[in-house]
Amino acid sequence: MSEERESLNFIEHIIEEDLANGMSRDDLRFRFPPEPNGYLHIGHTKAIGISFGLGEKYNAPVNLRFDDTNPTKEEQEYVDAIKEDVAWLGYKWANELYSSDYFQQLYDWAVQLIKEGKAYIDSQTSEAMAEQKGTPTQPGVDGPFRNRSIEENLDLFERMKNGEFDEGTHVLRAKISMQHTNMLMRDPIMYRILKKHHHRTGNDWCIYPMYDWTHGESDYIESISHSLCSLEFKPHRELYDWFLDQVVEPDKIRPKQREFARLNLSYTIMSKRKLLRLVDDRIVSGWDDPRMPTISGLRRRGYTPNAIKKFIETVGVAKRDNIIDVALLEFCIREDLNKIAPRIMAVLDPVKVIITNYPEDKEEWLDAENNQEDESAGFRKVPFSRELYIERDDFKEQANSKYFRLALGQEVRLKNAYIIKAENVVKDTHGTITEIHCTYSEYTTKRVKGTLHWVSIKHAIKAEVREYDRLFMDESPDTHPDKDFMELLNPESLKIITAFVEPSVKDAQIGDQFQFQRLGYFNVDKDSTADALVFNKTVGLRDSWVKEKPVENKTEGQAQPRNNQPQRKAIDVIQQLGKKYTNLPEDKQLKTKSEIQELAKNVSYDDLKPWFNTAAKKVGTRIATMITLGVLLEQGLDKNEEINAFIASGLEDKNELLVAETKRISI
RNA sequence: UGGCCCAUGGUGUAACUGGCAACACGUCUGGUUUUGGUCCAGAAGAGUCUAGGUUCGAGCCCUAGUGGGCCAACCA
Repeated sequence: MSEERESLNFIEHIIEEDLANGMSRDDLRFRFPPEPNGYLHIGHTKAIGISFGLGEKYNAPVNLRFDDTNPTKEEQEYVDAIKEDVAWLGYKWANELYSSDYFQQLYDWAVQLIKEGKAYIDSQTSEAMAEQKGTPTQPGVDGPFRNRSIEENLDLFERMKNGEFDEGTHVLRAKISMQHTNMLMRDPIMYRILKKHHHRTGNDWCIYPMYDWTHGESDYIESISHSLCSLEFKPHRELYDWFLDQVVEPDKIRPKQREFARLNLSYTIMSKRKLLRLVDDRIVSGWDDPRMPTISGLRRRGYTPNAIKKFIETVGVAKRDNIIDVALLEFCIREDLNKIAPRIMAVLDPVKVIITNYPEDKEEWLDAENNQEDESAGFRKVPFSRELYIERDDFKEQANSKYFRLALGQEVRLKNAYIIKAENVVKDTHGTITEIHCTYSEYTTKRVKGTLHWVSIKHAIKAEVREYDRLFMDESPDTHPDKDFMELLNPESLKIITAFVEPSVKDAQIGDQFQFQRLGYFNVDKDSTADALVFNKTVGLRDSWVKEKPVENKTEGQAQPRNNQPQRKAIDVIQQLGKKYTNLPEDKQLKTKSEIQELAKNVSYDDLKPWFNTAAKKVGTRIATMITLGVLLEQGLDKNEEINAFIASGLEDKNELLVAETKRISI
């Protein structure tokens, strides 16, 4: 037995410690407690993965508990969607439970607290109460109802319950301390009057318990051993424990709340409220729009449970704020799909190829391997004929030696078929190529540099393809305090294309997944019908082929730097510095790579000096310099020695960068 | 003039009771390949926010600072 020590996250360390201190494995119990007020997103998947993952690891039960204490926001629709999503991910909950199941018990305990003088009815307006509450830096003051008699409290509470009072007239508060350094401990509200229909308890209750009063007690009722939640609940822990102290019996499991950092994904948002706004404002087609970070959106987009689980596993669990690169998510889905998705050929942006030495009425059905990663996947037949489509991108009249695709006078292989050579082209009046005339040869073992995908025009099926890009142009759209996330939307996040696909997919079913060879992974959308296929692009193939930049009117042959690593690195440094050293209002900061890149596009080299002067006045020399540098680097002008020196010094010592920058750079 | 939490390559996480800072993504090279994919081989990139302290030895412990986050809903 090899004693390979597996690396544990901090929660697992806590559990191991508890176990070592005498807790029985049988006492381990977890829960996932969503509020049914929206759809689950990739961020919830982390919470789900942690609790259910622990359940699997320790063979312990995990409850699915709907935290449904606020009937104004919660709906059955969401309960159903959440159950579907958790089940789809492949997790099995031990019990389906609801906080509302515990309303009576919670009420009884509240009465007990009143009797013990630990809770009282406050009959002020919420404004008055807020005023007495103080601020994080100032203690609160006691309100006028704080010392009501127990009898009066009991009477009022019962009448609240019986519906004798209007909403907002009374609340039940725990009597802790208005001077507590933790604001949550300043006599927190336990119950409010809400005359709303509840999706499960109907009109049984006129008062509803608050989160803090409900959550810990629900954990206690369910004998949850470890109650895991995200970091923003850390300040609640003290109150969680206080409420528990009031009811806990020594022989029962006392739940522990522990907090982990929630997941943030770059270029998207992770707040139910904001996601709801995208839905309500019709920015997206619904909660399951394939651009949404919701589980249902990812599912529709073609993400698999395995890929999502792998992602969550890879991301890890810790307590520091994070923004995870969406590239990691994409890696996970590619890795999974590469193994399981059958390959087919589809052309998204067609240009016609005519094989001039291929007989006009001939057609052949050639063998094509379905998946070279999976031998059991077998072969299919694809039709070949005289007239084909290839990608417009795959042909160039003239090409340099780095271009592996079709060019005049050059040969490429057609995947699963023959080698062709481009002889000449036909153009329309605008100079756009309409036909490429080629000759073919059957000598298929010949070595050629490139292989293209294609479809036979007369056999191809038309299909709608929906290509998605990130929803936001900003890496972290919902962290700007003075900028609305809606301003950062990517206007081109959806592109609808008419594509031509090989006929073997004509009977594809909703949800079927394919690799369109050389393009990416696609699945059949639910909008598909028998005679009109609709595909979603799940993710593109990894593409190390760097497309040449459109030729600028610079000196011909000024090669792009072979290695752009230093540039990227420097841009990252600049980015960091921008964040770190800027005290400017948010809207004057230009600190993200995408912003710098955007600028790089719009500012020409010659414009830089005047631009710099203006920018320096506006945002300060330091920032302007950093941006200018970023622009220069982005444009690939690494020949500039000063910049190189600057980069070198910056890389050596990030802290010296600021000092160095103003001295060295003169434009 | 508060309380609490956090700080390790570009990103995310490891590093046991102090003992050569590791893994994944990303980036770059090369090889194989009827996908510029996959796969294989390799490389660059941090000396752990700063300053002190304890120690033979500190990413880890202590103190102070700096930076970031959370906390003032009859939301969860």
